[in-house]
Amino acid sequence: MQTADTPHPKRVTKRRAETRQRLLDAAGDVFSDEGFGRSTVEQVCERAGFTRGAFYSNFTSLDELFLAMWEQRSTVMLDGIRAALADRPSTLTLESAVERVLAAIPVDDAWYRITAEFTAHALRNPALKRVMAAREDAILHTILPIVEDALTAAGRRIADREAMGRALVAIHDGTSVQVLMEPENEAVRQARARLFVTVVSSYSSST
Amino acid sequence: MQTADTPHPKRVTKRRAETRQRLLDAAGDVFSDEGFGRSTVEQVCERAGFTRGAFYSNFTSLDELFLAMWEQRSTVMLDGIRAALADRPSTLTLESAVERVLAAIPVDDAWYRITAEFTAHALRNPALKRVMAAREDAILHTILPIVEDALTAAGRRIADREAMGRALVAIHDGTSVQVLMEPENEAVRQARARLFVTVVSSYSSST
DNA sequence: TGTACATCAGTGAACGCGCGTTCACTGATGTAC
DNA sequence: TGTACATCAGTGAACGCGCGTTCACTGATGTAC
Repeated sequence: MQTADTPHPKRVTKRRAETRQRLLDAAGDVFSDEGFGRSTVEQVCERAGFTRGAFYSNFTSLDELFLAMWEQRSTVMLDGIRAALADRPSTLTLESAVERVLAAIPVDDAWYRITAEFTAHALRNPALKRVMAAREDAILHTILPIVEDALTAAGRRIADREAMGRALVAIHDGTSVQVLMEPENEAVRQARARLFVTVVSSYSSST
Repeated sequence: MQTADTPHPKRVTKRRAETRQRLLDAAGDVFSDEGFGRSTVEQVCERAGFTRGAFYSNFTSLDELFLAMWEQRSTVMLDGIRAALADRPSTLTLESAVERVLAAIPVDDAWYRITAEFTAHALRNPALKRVMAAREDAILHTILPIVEDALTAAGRRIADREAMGRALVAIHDGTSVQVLMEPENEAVRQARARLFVTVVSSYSSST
């Protein structure tokens, strides 16, 4: 149905889509460099190579741009995880399954900074909370199958999917900071992997 | 030694200390409400009941105030944990030890928002990284003894203190967000406690 | 395919506000006697 | 203890810049024939 809010279907789309995308890309860069709070419309536009008018022609506020950018980047990340986990050996040891999953989930400095601020922002805004929760669920449902397959191959099964999922997400979040705080420290990365294996084992039992 | 940088020992101290404190308190409130990045000198001063001149008489920048406020609040929090854990039964089950520790560490919405932004900020600033790492260590060394006592009473001991410490901090950070995102969901809190117990068990062995 | 036309997307100038930063001043606070 | 004085802490006005937001305009893009 054509509502009053969108009276005309847009004619020109290609140029507009490109502009929007350049603004989204620039926003990610600026927000991770300066912090969302310290970023300005002017900075984003300058980085994207537009004047400020272009911004207002595409978005109504920095908040809206922040949300759009976050959704797009986290979707891309999720697709990357899916692709990385799509073709896999039918049987894997628990250790190698965890290794594959961890390799598929990038621990990225810039992205972590953006996520941290987005989380703080979401804690002030119920709608954003729901958006984040939904995304977290999607990531979990992408990761659980490979872990479950490896467990099955090892003759084990998950006792409580929800509890284990929650635990894995918490561990991912918590250990990511540690890895980023000491990027050169290989022990931290290994501790991370070991913790995953430990928890997956503890939350499953032999059949 | 009296250096050239501090030519006169300060005479008036009481009034100044109070002003400084009111600015620190106001900073915490404003930063958690608005986000550090969106906060202004003007907002902090208004909340504290001073004009902006008072700010510049006490601090040189919002960044400096942010650090001072964070250090003070996290020190207070650490002292609180110490006090809460000081008088305890000589023997506790592992479950009740974890329960005591979790009760002593407040999971506070406002403080979490501040910490999230401080972390993002620290990832851009090596000096702040060190400050955070040191604080994390201090918290850990306050908590480990009670856990260790409980383990000893249960005839177990920690295999790798550093690994277990790291794991506990990661779990605390990761599960805090979950608790704050769904504050009414009691299952989340319980999952948190259970995860702690699981990990403490896994990182220790019977003697 | 080419041309004339309609519509849209981004430009760039303009306006004004909020805020950072400074500084001469005044009232508060401590010190000396 | 009281008074005179020195120094300091916070005031409030002033200045200017950076930025958010708007809008008439122009060149780009799609459409009709």
